[in-house]
Amino acid sequence: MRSKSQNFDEIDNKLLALLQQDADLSQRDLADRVGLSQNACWRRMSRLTEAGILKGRRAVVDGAALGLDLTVFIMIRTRHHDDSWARRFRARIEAQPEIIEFHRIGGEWDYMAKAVTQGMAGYDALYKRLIIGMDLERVTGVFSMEPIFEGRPLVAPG
Amino acid sequence: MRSKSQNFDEIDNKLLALLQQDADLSQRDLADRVGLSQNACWRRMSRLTEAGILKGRRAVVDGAALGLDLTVFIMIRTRHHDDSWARRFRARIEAQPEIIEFHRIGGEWDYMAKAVTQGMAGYDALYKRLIIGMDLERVTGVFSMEPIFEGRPLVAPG
DNA sequence: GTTGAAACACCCTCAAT
DNA sequence: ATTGAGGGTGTTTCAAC
Repeated sequence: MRSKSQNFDEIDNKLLALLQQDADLSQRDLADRVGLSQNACWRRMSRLTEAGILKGRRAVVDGAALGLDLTVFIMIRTRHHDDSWARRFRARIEAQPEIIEFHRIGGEWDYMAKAVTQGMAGYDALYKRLIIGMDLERVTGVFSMEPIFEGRPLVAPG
Repeated sequence: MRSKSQNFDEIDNKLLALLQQDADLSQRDLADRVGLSQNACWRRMSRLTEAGILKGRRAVVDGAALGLDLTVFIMIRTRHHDDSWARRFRARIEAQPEIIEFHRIGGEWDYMAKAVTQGMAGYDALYKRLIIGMDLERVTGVFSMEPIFEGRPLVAPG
């Protein structure tokens, strides 16, 4: 049984799911919702934190309220496959605050970046900053017409 | 000046960035880092919360510690474009806990899902659960070979 | 904007069961 | 595993500048 080897059970999973949805829940609320005493619940959180599973909390901000209303996935294919170019490219990517996620990927593209911009004008500005002098083979923006959901909690398979 | 029309300044931006990176910072630490008194800093957080910009906090969990070590973006093209099919499809997607993000997208694909699975076997299982009976035209997994960064803070453009 | 202080809630620990 | 209780810490509010 895998849950045994990982040393956690359904209650831990529920705890993790709850905290990923709302880390402002008080110990009392948490304890109530998982059906444990406040004390036992706190011990579990401690264990999960020490095990490195709970890594901290982050504030959630409303992008739209900041004018960041367009989500776009940028697919990139490069002509260069040496280390020094890759480092330069990563630095370029990191310098773009609109890019909130970045992966090296398999398949017909080399990289994928997720960006959130102020409309299409914001994307265009980002695009120009991104490509200049990088000699990319191909770049295409895949636009989110409707972000149906984001940020769902990670849950350990049963 | 746009920052004036949005009624917030550099300090608010710094506050939001800090909280998005670590919401466990105490009011004292926060205040120190933005160069404000604890009191003034707290008032700003209040304003940002009431304005709906700060929407809460979420716990961050280490996926790898749960065995969730493979990130994959699933591109989907469908043959159906009516409402009732779309609703059925969304319900199917929502029933898959590995899928943590889901967009309707423009371009040559209709939907994109981001999933985190226990290796390739986990992806294969998800894939089968996903497609059965949905009559999709085309589905392809774009695998993250290396998630270079994720979860960067949203920042309002200057 | 600032400091300082008080009221309060919550967290964490401990003791006992 | 549970309850209950204490001390300590941080948050929130308020008064005065």
